[in-house]
Amino acid sequence: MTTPRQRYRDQVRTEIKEAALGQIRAGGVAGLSLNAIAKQLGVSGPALYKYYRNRDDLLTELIIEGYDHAAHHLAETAAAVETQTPRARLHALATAYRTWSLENPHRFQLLAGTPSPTYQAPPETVDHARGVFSRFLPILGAGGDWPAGATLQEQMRAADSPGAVDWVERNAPGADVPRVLAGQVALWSRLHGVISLEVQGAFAGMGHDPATLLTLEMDTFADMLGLP
Amino acid sequence: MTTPRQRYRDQVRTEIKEAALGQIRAGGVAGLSLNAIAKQLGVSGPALYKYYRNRDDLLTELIIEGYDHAAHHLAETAAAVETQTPRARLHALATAYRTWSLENPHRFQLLAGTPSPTYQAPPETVDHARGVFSRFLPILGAGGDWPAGATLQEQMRAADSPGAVDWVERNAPGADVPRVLAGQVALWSRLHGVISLEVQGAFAGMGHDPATLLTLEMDTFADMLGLP
DNA sequence: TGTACATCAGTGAACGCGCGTTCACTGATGTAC
DNA sequence: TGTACATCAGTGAACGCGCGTTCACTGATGTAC
Repeated sequence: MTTPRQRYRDQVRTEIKEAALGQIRAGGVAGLSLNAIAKQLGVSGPALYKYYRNRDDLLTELIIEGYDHAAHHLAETAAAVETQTPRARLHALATAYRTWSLENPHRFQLLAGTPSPTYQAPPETVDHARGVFSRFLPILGAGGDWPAGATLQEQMRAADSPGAVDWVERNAPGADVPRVLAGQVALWSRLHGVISLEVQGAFAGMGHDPATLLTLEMDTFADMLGLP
Repeated sequence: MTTPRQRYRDQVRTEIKEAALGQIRAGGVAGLSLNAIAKQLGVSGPALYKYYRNRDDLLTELIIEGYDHAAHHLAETAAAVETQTPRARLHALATAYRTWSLENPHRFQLLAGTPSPTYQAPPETVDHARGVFSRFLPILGAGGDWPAGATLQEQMRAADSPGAVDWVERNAPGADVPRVLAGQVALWSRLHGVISLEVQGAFAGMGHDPATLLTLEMDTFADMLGLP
């Protein structure tokens, strides 16, 4: 079905993206330069414009693939612990997210940081961003009372973020939607707090093991939600 | 004591820093350009080299002043709530930190983000960074048992981060040092999780009030530490 | 109070560099008859 | 199987821009006697 030409195009696009990720690894998102990528591939600068409309287009594809890459990693972990308790699955997924972030710091920075002041993420990235957290949703639906989260759940019930309800119902069928959304945002901030600081190197020389901190944070989070 | 020439120097340095912060506000840290600052001040580019050795020197001073600016804001809040319970003080300080971050997003990005791939923060910034959290330390020393944090405290006892013990003893005299250090790192990650996501605009369109989330996170944090 | 000298803020030219992007083109690869 | 044509990857030159930093200099401000 795919013509040789198309196959070639796809391969070059892949090479471009690999070179781009290497550059981001070395010099941050700001260090991403089309000319430098071209040089690395042994090709003239303008040649890249046959594959990407401009720099931002390339960035967008990298970001989307970054989300999907993380989502895939989490999906594998989720499948492996399917039969365990919600609490155990939460720990497993949180650890998997941390591991992925440490092994792919350049990708993490691309997703978690402000990529660049002029760059505006296009709307189609939202679904991919959600994909990273999809596997957590069934866990957040489990569990008993969550009195402390009442206000947050109330706000989630009142808001209707486009597509959010669908997203929850697809990934955590039968669960209480506001509860899951409130849990998701709280979980996101906890994970982001621990992992982004570690990836940035902010914990260097503080003397603790970030994995211990993450376990502590997830355990108290599970307590808060009343997860079995 | 200060000569007119010195006063003039100080004033120009201040103007340079103000222009620099304005640029960071507009275009991120990557958008900080000495030439652009010079143009804004109506002066030639090389003139700035009479005031700062180079771009990184200017960045370092901005970062240090950023830490001090936040620390000062928190110190004012701490003074105003001195007589209240540890839990109430925790909420007040957390809110003050959030408010400062939202009102000074450019400064926050300077401190919390990776400023630039080539930039290396010099060691003298560490003390200033600690200053931001100094007012939290007495709060972390209060309270009862904290069984869940045993492992983290154990690690803090084993490590000796240079200057950390002094820092705690100066700001929370008589407190259990490992407990305070373990609490500090956990608190930091919680605050950073909520506030950095909000400042970056990541919460846009999710339907919740970030202040509610912060309150929830601080309340459960106080529970965890057994704060009265 | 006046003069000689030192300090130092600021200038303009220059260096070497890299950036994203456009444009008209060449030449190889693939397609249709 | 061979020929005519279309597609399209890649080139080199060019545009206009901005960057950090150095250097030798001018001219105003301050200091010492």
